[in-house]
Amino acid sequence: MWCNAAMGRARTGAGARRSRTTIIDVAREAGVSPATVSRVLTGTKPVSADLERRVRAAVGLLGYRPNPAAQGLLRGATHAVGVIVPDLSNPYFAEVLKGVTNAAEAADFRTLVADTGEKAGAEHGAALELSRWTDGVVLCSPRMSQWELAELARAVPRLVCVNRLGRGSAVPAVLVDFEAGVASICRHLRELGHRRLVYLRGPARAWSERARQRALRAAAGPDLEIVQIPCGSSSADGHRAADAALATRATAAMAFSDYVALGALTRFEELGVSVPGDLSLTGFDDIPVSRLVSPRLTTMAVRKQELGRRAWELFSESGESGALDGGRGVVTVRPELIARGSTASPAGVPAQLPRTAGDL
Amino acid sequence: MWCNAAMGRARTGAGARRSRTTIIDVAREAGVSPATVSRVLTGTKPVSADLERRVRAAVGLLGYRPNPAAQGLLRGATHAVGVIVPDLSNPYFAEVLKGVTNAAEAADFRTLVADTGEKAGAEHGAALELSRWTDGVVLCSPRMSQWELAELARAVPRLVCVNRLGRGSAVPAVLVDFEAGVASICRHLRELGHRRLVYLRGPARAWSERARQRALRAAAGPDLEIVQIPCGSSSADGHRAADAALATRATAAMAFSDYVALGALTRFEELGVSVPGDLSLTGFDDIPVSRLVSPRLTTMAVRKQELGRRAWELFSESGESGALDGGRGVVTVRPELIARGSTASPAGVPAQLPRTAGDL
DNA sequence: CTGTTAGCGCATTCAC
DNA sequence: GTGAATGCGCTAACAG
Repeated sequence: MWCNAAMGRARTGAGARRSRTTIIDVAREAGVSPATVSRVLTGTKPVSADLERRVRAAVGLLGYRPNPAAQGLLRGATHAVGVIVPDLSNPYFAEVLKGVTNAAEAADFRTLVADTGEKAGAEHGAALELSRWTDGVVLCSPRMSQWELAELARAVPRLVCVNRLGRGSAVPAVLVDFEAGVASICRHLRELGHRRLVYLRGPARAWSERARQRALRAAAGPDLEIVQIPCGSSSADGHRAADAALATRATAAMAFSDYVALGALTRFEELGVSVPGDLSLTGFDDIPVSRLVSPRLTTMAVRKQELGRRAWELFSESGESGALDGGRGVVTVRPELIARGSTASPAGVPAQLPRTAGDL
Repeated sequence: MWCNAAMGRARTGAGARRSRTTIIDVAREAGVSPATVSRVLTGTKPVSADLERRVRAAVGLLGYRPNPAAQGLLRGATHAVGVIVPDLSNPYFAEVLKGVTNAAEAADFRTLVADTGEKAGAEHGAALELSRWTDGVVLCSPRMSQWELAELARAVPRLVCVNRLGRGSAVPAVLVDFEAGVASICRHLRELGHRRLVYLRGPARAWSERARQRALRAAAGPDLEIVQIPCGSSSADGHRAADAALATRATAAMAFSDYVALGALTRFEELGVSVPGDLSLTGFDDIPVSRLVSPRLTTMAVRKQELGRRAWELFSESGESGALDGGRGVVTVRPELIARGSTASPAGVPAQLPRTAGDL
């Protein structure tokens, strides 16, 4: 009887390594070579039924599962994908992450997450760090500069963006069609009879804010006046901006996001302003709580898990041999208008307005 | 001039490995041995100032960062921690995760996440899988059986629970003091003058639900009658249970969680039941939106990031050499009552009731 | 079909 | 102080 396999590996002092069972232990137990164990587990080469049974028995007995670090080292790929999010507590990003995770899991990939805490300055470093552990990185709504993004694309083997378009689409991206979404909201409000709209702006640096601006320029016209006030992306921002929104004497307010709308809604309630009686209000994203407030929020539903799933698909494709700088894809996901209780016709306008022909 | 380092490593066919720069490339660039590069980077042994400069220059030039998989293989530790959550879209778990991540990051540990999609059956497998990649796992509100948990504790080198107590506290755990929390709510409602309370039960299998039951038994008495109705843990569950809660003719409803309370609140609004006029309502957890609904929800604030941070601390301690089965810790975090607008004295009771001496 | 050999990238012994 | 050699756990290329 020989010494226990773990003995030879024992280390003294701190950090004493826990002796996990290795492929060699299994091979010894089954009375075969390590290579045979590997073949059974990976299924790369045929193995006789007898040996296969013995190996599987030994694996079950010892509870062996291969060390992915060693596998990765050998294969030069980790079978893991990194995801960078600005804030995990935001259900929007949590859902996107979920979409990536589920899709990746189906392809037997692990997911690593980094939360940058809304700090744009932390994104570049986090992505670089995560890329050491993974085969590539998915960036959610990155706020970094185009320059940093371009540099990152060079340093990270596989890079995909969500809600951000790299210059010259050098980086595969999955985008929400914000322009169509904003246009939908504008049309909805105009059909209700609104003629003066106040927009609560998001962060100026955000790519999605710039997309909204394009849509607003297109939607503004003689029958829809659009005024803008600076705001932000949090509910606290919305709460703060609510008074200014009221001061514009618009009959409808369009918030950058559901969060902003929720914050504004709270302020309106404090002020005794009735929504939608005195003022209609819209959000964007359709986060779960938008259905739980009163009135329920009219918003654009974004299929967030689909964003994640699409990001995974782009990531996955970008690994294919042929795709070397070839098919840099950009995928667009259209949001959908969910008209709920926070929008109605302004005072003095009949509830149902005849649709204008050639409407948007 | 010798051939490029990458040439020798080129693979043909699919999965062609991307040639990341290795320590050997750096060593060659700096004109030193790989060992010297390693010494500079890890700082384990002194290196002459001149060589150190050359190494750092080469590292910067090549953008070299060591491969963690290789490091982990050698050290027998990955410097990564796994976190299993039932549902990432739930801000509660997202916050806990954030707490772990932030604390781990400070110790130079990566975080890997698995979302089990609320499926109790998936937890065990997910934890096992994650433990291959990490030095251990943090389990958030696991629903698995005690038996599975005990088995997991044997299979995973370092295991920590959040909101779950292993049998005989075989597993280090950080817990919310639900009993104190429920007691606080009961006292609050009793002081307001409520004498009949309906509790919307959480999932029967949940450890935290059993803790609440203990507290309810202690709080019930001649001056506080407590009736219970089955409900669940989601806002949809709360919405569904609202009618039954009303039917009990209680003057106050205590929900398992904020989510449940929010769902019930929505239903009450639909029914024209005034909160807190007709019925007081309380939640638990203090998720962000509880401040955004109307009326704002009275609830118990749980410091979720602290839960995560404490979990990390336990995880960290459990790695220390001396702690082998020694200091299995259990940490308790007390929630705090946040009295907001959803609770008031019942109809017919003066708003301010004299405090009963010896109150709870 | 199966076992033996080599090496993925790195840190850590040993020699010098 | 520094460089050469060793091996972490695993699989792909060889030999048998």
